[in-house]
Amino acid sequence: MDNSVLVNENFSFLFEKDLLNEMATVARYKIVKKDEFLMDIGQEMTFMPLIISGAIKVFRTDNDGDDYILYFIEGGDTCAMTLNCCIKGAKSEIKAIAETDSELLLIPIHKLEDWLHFKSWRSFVFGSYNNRFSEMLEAVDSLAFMNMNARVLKYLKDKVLANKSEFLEITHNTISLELNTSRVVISRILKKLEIDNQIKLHRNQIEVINF
DNA sequence: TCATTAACACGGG
DNA sequence: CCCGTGTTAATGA
Repeated sequence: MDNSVLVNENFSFLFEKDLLNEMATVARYKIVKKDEFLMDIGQEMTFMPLIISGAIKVFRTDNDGDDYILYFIEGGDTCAMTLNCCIKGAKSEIKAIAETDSELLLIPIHKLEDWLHFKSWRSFVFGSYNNRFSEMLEAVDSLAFMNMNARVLKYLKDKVLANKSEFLEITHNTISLELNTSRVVISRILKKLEIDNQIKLHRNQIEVINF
């Protein structure tokens, strides 16, 4: 599909015309499949991703190499760490994996600064930074203050939002890896949630009820 | 008390 | 048979 059509169809409600035109000339359209790596720790950022459709999950890796999920990024948004890295010219401190098949618009990283004279771009960048900051705080709260029970429930609800579906194709083991705990714990908590009528368990699938 | 690890049984594909 | 799931027992933080 033509770039300018793509940009206009998806972002005309966000950005002014001049910016949309510039975007069309430099953006690259990319499709990623579920579970595809977008970014790994230490990798240099060369672009910022604008998400047209789908969702991306973002992980932090600790010193032992264990991953913790931070948040999901959904359509019409971008990743805060890209904004950070652009300014510092640094390398990625996070890991990003496609949660679902997704369509992205890749913007060369230096454009982030070049476009700051556009009012709509400033709003978008700062707004997105704000969103990511809130979600980061939630992630900190989740790790520091919530018990595993609440963390699992938050994880499931965030995942429902990211996937736009109450039917989550996932195994207990995968959840335990993303939350960095053991499968025994996840199985027990999920069973309890099922008894409390919050979810229904199936093989390779969890249905979230009353969302 | 609650998480982890290992171990085992059950069942569906 | 292999894998996901449910559960228990032992151990530790």
